[in-house]
Amino acid sequence: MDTADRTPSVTGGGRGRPRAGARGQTASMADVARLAGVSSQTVSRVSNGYAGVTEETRQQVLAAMKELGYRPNSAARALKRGEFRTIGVITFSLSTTGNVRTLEAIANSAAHEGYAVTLLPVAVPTQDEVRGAFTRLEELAVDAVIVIMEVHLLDAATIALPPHVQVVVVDSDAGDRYNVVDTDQAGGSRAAVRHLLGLGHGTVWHLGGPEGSFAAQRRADAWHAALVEAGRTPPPLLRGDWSAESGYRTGLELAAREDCTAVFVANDQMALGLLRALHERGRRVPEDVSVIGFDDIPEASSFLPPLTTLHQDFAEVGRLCVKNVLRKMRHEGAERGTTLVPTRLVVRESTAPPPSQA
Amino acid sequence: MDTADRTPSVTGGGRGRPRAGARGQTASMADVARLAGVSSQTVSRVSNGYAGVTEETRQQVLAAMKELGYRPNSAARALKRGEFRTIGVITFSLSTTGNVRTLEAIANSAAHEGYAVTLLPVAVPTQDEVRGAFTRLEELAVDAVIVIMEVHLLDAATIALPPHVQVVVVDSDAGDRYNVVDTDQAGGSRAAVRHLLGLGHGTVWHLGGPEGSFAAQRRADAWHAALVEAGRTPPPLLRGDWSAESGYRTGLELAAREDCTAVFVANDQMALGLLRALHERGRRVPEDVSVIGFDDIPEASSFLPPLTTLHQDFAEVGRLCVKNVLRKMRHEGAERGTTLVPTRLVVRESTAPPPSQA
DNA sequence: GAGGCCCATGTTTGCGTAAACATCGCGGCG
DNA sequence: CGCCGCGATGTTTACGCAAACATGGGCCTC
Repeated sequence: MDTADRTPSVTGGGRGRPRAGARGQTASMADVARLAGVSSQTVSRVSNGYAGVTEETRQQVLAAMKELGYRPNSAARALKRGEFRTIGVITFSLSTTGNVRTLEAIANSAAHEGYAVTLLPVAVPTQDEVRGAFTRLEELAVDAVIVIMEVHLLDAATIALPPHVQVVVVDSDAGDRYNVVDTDQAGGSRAAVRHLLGLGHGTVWHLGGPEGSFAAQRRADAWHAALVEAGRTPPPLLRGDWSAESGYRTGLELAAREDCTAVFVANDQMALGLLRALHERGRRVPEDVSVIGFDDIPEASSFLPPLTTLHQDFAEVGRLCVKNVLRKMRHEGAERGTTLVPTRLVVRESTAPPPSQA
Repeated sequence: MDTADRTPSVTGGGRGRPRAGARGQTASMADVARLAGVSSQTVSRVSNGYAGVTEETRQQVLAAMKELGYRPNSAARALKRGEFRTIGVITFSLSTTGNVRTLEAIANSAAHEGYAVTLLPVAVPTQDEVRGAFTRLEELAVDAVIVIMEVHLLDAATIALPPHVQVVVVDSDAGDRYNVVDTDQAGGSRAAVRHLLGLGHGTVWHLGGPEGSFAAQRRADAWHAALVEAGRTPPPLLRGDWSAESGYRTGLELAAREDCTAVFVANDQMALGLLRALHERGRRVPEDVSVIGFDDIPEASSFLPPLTTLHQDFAEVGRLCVKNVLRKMRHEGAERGTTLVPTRLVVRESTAPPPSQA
């Protein structure tokens, strides 16, 4: 009778509850409970799939939920449980294939694990901007963060991160301080150089990425090492900014050098530009010059000629990021260290033996 | 005295508060309030920048916040305020340039407005998948949703959406039921056709996108209409799936037709494949065949030859999406209707007058 | 047949915040 | 000189959910 007495005045529909912030009414557990004739705790149990609820009761509750269009309120749930089931992804621009593909893989993996992904774009990759993003992130509802970005930009910002937010990094060499997941840049570059040397080229030129990029650095280093290891003389390192345009500019220079018969380009976009430059200058690919890229973007097979390149398994990178960050959250180890995802050489039509100089 | 009595046992530091869900301690308002010697409400006022707090008190509170590393708990805040300050973006794959660029613009605009963006990837564009995404979304902490996707896939799912969640759609013709923001597909296509006719071509072929796509449909319709309007006979419509590979396949067919001197391709990727096919078959671009694309992806200027195409202003589309959805949330109108963002013709080297057939 | 035990369910409580309301003290004005 | 008003601050309460604890009834065991 206590219940009967309280029902109408405290929680009853008659009151026309105020509902401060939100516009649209949303049924709460209490509403469902009342309709189903059970306690709100029982509704909670059904909602969370706990055992110990009679099938009959469960059906009643489910029916009531359906009738009222009940949706659990995630804010309340997060408040109570102390976790948001959300992963933040902080990245500098979505203009590079790699970042996008990785992000997509992360989002898919996270969804699969029941986590949502909140995106934090950083317009300009300066420390200030990154710090700004992290500041926003702190106030945000995330349990963990994945950083797709060279980590040195993040160092100053890290201080501000709440201590319990776990971080996993892509594209960095900070394996000693963070948990890093990355493509095996070095292995891929070695494979590229060996492929070209194996075709008979005397040496291999390299068009690398921009200075700040860890991936670019790593690819350039491995290229250099592979040549030295094979007893060849590495030509001077050329640099682009990942864009097709920069590949074109470099290609114009390179086309003028008769002694250049093989180029390893640090990504497919630049390779595209390079192909255009070579074509314009009358240097045939692969007859006069062999070109190999990195990434294996979907368009690579439609380049002129179809591009030999190193396939990156972005999906795997994303998957591992999520896996690692969740493991860290659950304190199952893997606090630091680097996980490498292997690449795969895809041979198409842009590489061939060098022109016979006999 | 009641207060004095309760303080040590209820909120005092001595107890070592349990902190159920979360790992890392986070200072709460109460902690800050105690340290600063004020009430938690005053902390709230400082935290939210309300007037009516003495500068002196404010400084004390700020100092206490800093010392404790206080971060407002967004779950509690969301629960109290009834809003999450988060926008959900649901999209089918991030593999097309347009989607990615739009997403990026949305994220930037949202960040600018103080909103976070939660990503909801849909692996396969089936109704079931979309409905699944929406179900996840419902339980998610979002105030509004932007759908980057043909809307008919979403129809069945909409029912499940909580009524107060606003929706804005990209790439759809559902302007009568939703608020739609989109590139002016028709205007762009007309510009493409007119550009080619203006160069002297008798008619223009069209390689369109896949059946399900509204953008593809719209571009094809406008292409057809522009030709009819100019008194030309439209050739049969060809279809690809947006991929360079499909452009290549179509290109092989088209290369065999002597009467084809101009092709309007519905996106740049397919144009890339088409260029390769024409090249392989010895049809020169633009001397023998003119090709015009759509999108103006960054690589388009590095195609062989650099591609004439229609520039889409994705940044503007994203900005408008956010603007509209926020306006809807604030009930400032704009419930329905379509907003079109104009395109811009970028003339490069893939278009020229037709070969003289005299 | 009585005691205990366990299963299904109900009740209480508090997560951190902020709106609403309460209080308190001080200055100005009649 | 007393009262009013207002500005600064404190107190209470509820947001929706779920852990912890409470209850109560049926069944098993000896």
